[in-house]
Amino acid sequence: MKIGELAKRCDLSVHTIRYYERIGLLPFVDRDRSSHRDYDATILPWIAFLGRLKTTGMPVRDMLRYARLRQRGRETEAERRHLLEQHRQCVSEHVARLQECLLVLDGKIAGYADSERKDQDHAPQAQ
Amino acid sequence: MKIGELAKRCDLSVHTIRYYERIGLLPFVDRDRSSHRDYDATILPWIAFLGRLKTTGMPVRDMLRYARLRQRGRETEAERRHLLEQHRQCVSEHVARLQECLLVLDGKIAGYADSERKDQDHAPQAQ
DNA sequence: CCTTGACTTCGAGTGCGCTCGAAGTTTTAG
DNA sequence: CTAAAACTTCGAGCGCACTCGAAGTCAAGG
Repeated sequence: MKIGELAKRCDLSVHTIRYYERIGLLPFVDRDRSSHRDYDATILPWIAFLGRLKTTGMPVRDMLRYARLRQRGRETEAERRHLLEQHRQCVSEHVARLQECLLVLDGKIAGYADSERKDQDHAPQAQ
Repeated sequence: MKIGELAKRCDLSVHTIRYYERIGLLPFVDRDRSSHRDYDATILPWIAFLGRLKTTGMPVRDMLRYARLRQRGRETEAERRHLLEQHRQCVSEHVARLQECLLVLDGKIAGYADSERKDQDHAPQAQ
């Protein structure tokens, strides 16, 4: 699979894929005879997982730590697990904060709704 | 209350407070005779609410829209409500995505845990 | 044959949200 | 009275994560 095809499949731009390779998030991949990148489908789940890390707010530098451990093979599994456990904790704390904020937003919205209802009560002349 | 005191109370830096004023998130506040900003405690809940918007990922430009509506007074309440309702929707979608990601993370972590257990089963010689 | 378009490298540019430093004035504690 | 701390304005700088454009190579379709 060439880079354009991969870009479509994983919903990143070609520029971004090359950028990820440059910084080390994606491995240096084999090239065909015209030095075009030729990807194997096994890259897809890895990119999808990077997407999850990104969605959950992991900074690129931490993804990079994880990616480098992964490339060193099975001996780094314990460390990778630890990293993910810590990140899991951060994410779940963040979710909790967001849920608090949702309550505040709901309160605010309800306040505006009340206010609107009162307007109608106090000025019913324009029926 | 002077800016340094306010900074402590709302956990922003003095620089950030002035920046927020500059861009319009905070109102231009009255100065004392030596042109130092002199804040009223009523600014605190507003800053706290801005913090909620920020926590939930609202871009500054949208906070600005809200702030400007607020300054125009009660006539803009319907529009503000609409804005918050839309934002509420975005946030709750984001929470849903995060919760999906948490499941993926849990799966990954469980995988590492399994792998660790298998290591012990297959190489129990070092008891 | 030749155009089209996908690929290559490289370095520069962008947008966001601060963050900082310089240079100067004012306030406050000892 | 003095020294340190807190305030002022202004514009520049930073870290992040891309994003883009220039200039060139290569391969396939008409």
